[in-house]
Amino acid sequence: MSLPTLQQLRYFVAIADSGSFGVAADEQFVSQPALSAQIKELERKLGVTLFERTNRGVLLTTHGDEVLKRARAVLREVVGLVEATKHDGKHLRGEIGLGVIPTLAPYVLPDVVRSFKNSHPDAELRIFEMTTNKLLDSLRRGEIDLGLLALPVFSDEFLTAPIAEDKFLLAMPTNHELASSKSPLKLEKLRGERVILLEEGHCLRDQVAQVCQLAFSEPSEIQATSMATLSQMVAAGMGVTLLPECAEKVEAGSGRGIVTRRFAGQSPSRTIGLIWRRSWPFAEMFNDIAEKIGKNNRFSQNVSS
Amino acid sequence: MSLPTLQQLRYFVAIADSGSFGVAADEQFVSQPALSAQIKELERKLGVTLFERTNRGVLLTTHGDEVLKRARAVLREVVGLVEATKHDGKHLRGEIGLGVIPTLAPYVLPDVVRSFKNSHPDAELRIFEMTTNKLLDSLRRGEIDLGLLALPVFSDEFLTAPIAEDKFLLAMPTNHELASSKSPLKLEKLRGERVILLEEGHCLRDQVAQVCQLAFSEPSEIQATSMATLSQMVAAGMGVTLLPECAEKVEAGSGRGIVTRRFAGQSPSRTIGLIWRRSWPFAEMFNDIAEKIGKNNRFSQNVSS
DNA sequence: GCAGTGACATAACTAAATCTTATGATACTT
DNA sequence: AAGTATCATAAGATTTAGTTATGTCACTGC
Repeated sequence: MSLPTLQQLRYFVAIADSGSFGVAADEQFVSQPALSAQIKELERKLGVTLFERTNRGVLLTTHGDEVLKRARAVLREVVGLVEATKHDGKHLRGEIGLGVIPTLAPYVLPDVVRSFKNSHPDAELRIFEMTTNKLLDSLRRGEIDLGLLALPVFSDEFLTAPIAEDKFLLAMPTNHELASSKSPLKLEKLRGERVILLEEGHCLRDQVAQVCQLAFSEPSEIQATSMATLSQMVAAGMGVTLLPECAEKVEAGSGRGIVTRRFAGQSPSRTIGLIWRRSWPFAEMFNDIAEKIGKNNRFSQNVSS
Repeated sequence: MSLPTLQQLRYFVAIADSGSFGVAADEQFVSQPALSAQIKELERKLGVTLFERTNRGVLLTTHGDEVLKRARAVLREVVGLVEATKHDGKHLRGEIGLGVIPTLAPYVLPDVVRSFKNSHPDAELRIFEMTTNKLLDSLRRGEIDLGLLALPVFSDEFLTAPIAEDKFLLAMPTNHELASSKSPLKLEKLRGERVILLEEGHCLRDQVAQVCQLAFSEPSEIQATSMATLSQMVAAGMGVTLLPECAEKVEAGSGRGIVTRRFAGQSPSRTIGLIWRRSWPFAEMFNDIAEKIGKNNRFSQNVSS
């Protein structure tokens, strides 16, 4: 009746961590007024002001500081409770939150879900699509339990297991000069090509940009907000791009106006993998999942971690 | 998104403690289906069955056992958080839940609230009326912070402070044979009188019953569900009762068909007092409150603890 | 053995809490 | 001094939680 809600504590911690209502709202997938209201309510219940609001964000008050410590403790306990019950040592059960990055979700999810349901029939997958940064935050907060993303991730809060190497292919419009041959392409041939990238925030953008730098190709001014738009831009002749192999069937299928060509030798690629909180007991369970997904997957290649 | 809510944990603990959805629903002031739904949701999220439902109530499963321990830990943390912020060492602030027993609430609340607001202007009182047992449960769970009831309470989870002695008066219809005189009455005169009691669950019932036993008066078959009904029954000539002095003005005011008479010598009485969780820091704060209320009260008498 | 009782589940509906969009206020920035 | 970023407020929509009424099932007691 008079206790704060867990959600209020979650919101409070998110705001305290980010120093901003707006950023926290984004992380929590709600609007900023929703946070304003909940924090106001929390402050009313406790009778203290938790944040000092400025026009550059917020600062914790002395009380806020104390409450933050305790709120973290509460949330830790709750995550612990959930972690202790959502598995039996070998299999997951109950509601399992899976976060997937947007450049992977549309292409590998069907296979992943099938494989997952197969080995964990008592679990109920709940899938969220978000960029790597948000995914790690959500994971940290216990809002999701598992992430599917591009490795490596440098943080000792988490453990990871590689699933597969996802090679990059050159994707170009049908009438492109490099489209005539099907043979493996030397990376240097990229030089001078205008490569369209995804917008900021996608890890794939950074990976592709890095390859481009190696090959002295110039990234295009234009940015795409999703892989789907990106491939349509390529088809429209606005430039070329590096397409992950897992997306090839969907984005460069016949009749889409796009031709792909593999790279010769050590092809550029990204490593797809699973990630979970280190605090989760029974890491083998996840290694198992990663292995099974790798085996069951049509885009599966040899893993070279 | 995927965490249980505090309410679900509260409900779960309440059911586990009472061994019954129905009883817990009562304690939590919600209907039984509300609990069924929330527990079902909690079980779904966790993927485990928490209770073994029988037709004589419920038993905890192995998982339930584990979750119970952790849920208690979570709730303890939350209560700790709230306790740490809802005062500044000298004064209360924020939302303060006050539980009051029904035989006290209508008569002393105005004075108590005024006195309380006076000494704790930053606190926002939220008042709940409930019988002693429920009050203690609510207090234990941190749903309220303070209780106003009849002492003594035997439990070392709590601390108490007496406020005032509330003498019992004999209340009878105007035409009763004992109504002719106003002088103090010997307790023995009660012998043979038919005394109407409140229904089960009110501590006042037990206190009055005990006095009756001493005086060899016979409790009536009839039970009243509240003091208001009780005094109307008395006025209607269905019997007499022992009325707490604090209720005299309201229930036996002029024109209500009821006459009261004090008892001679050591009058039977109840001790009105405050109660709070022992874990609350700064007990002096509450002793202060008790003292101030005692002083400010029109029903105030000497306290004899 | 069969109505009666007590306990939890289910269903349909209602009430309340929460969130969203749109807009306002305020203090820096340029 | 206009522009921008940040949080607050308001009105309306949505979602969640709760209520009452009823169902199911296993014991209880004649």
